[in-house]
Amino acid sequence: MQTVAVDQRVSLAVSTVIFALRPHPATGRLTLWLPLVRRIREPHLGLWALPGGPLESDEDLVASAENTLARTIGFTGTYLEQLYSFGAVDRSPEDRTVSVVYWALVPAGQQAQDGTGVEWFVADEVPALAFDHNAIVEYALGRLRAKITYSPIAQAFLADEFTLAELRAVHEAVLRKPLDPANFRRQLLAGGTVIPTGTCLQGASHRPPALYRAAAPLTTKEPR
Amino acid sequence: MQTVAVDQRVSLAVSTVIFALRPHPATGRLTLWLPLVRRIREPHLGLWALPGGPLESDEDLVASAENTLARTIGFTGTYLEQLYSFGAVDRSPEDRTVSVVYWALVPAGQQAQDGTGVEWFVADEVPALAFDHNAIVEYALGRLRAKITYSPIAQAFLADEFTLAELRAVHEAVLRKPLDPANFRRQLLAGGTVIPTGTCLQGASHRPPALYRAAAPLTTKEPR
DNA sequence: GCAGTAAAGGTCAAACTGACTTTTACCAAA
DNA sequence: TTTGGTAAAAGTCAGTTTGACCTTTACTGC
Repeated sequence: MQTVAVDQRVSLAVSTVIFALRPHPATGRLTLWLPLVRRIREPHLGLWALPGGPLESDEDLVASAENTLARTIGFTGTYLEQLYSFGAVDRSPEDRTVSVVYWALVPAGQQAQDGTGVEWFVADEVPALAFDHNAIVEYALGRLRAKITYSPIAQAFLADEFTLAELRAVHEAVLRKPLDPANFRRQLLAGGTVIPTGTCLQGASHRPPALYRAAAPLTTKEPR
Repeated sequence: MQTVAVDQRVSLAVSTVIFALRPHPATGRLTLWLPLVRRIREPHLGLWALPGGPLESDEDLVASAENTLARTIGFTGTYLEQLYSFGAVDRSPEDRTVSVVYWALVPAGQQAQDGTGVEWFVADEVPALAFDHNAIVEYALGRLRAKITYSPIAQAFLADEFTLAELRAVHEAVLRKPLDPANFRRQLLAGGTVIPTGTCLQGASHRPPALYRAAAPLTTKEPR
């Protein structure tokens, strides 16, 4: 004998971990930040949570993530990639929700127009979040730190044209350790992921650095 | 003015790409195979599709994949990892379904007890499948081939104890190219992912190969 | 006891890595 | 107009890793 809950359907949400680089408030060093939104309903009313929302039936998964991006920071077009789907039965205390989570990288040039209830936090110092969102942030951080070592995603944090020093600063900020400028240059140029524009950046009180741009657009290389 | 479909909810399914190694029917060489199930209802009635089913509301995502595993090959406990979630609006002609897809590796020792409607195909020669399942199989194959080069998952295709030649045969089958036995051995032992059992496999008409086992259980290292 | 075979264990040049030094091109202060 | 500071750019070098080999070892089957 067994009682079955009626209409106990699984609902589907799409959340997005949005990374940007800004100076750390204490040290001043470039650090990863991410925007969180204050929950305005139960469960976990008042807690901070990842931005996102239910998946609309006429909306692709990426489209949903992009809508979240627009609501949270005011624009889209950033690097966006699916992270993982979280679906433990007990991850939400009331309903059953599976969350497909994306992660996005915001270029330094873009000025975020924060949506209502949005606040930015240092990615490694987020407070206790709603649901399993702390674990999700951890997982996203791990993926970003792993992927930056073997893929050119660091470029997604920069504007169209950039110097090698800027790109190296991105790596250093994400990996939280200094990198040898000469070796970084050598390996990066050998990789062929950047091409020199031919121009140099003038104005600094030292030898002017050459400008580069991405050799190929940063596609997610994932299906659909 | 706009008409809105009523009760157009998104349903959630979990499918699994199950890989096993068997000899190729033509060449006899070890090759990747996967089981498919014949669809017994619309849409795509009669077409082959990945095994899976709707997510039950009291069931974790992995549990759902494991149930599929049990229904399809008769056992669980294999290596199992989430692949990707597919959610394009048009991927199913009628309803709106998001599929969370897992992939599993079946060890050579285990004899599959095929479920009803199940048939095995050479992974690189699957017929036209239902929905976007051909793209999913492609993606899973790419992931497997990429991951075997930097992680010890090849061991998941073998029994508890194995020789280096067996492990190399797995790599060669997955990557579809021969590997130098001496270099393979050197690099594998340097990686420290296997430990010698101390025993040797007797009976072959040549120098008896040493037996190894996994240095650590193959955990998925993913959240939840 | 000899032939065949694959395991196990080498060698070696080429490529790559991490740590470090030198040269270059600019600005700014003297 | 020189001089000093700075970071870019370019080079050095020992140590490690890689891919392509070759040699020795330990079995079985004839």
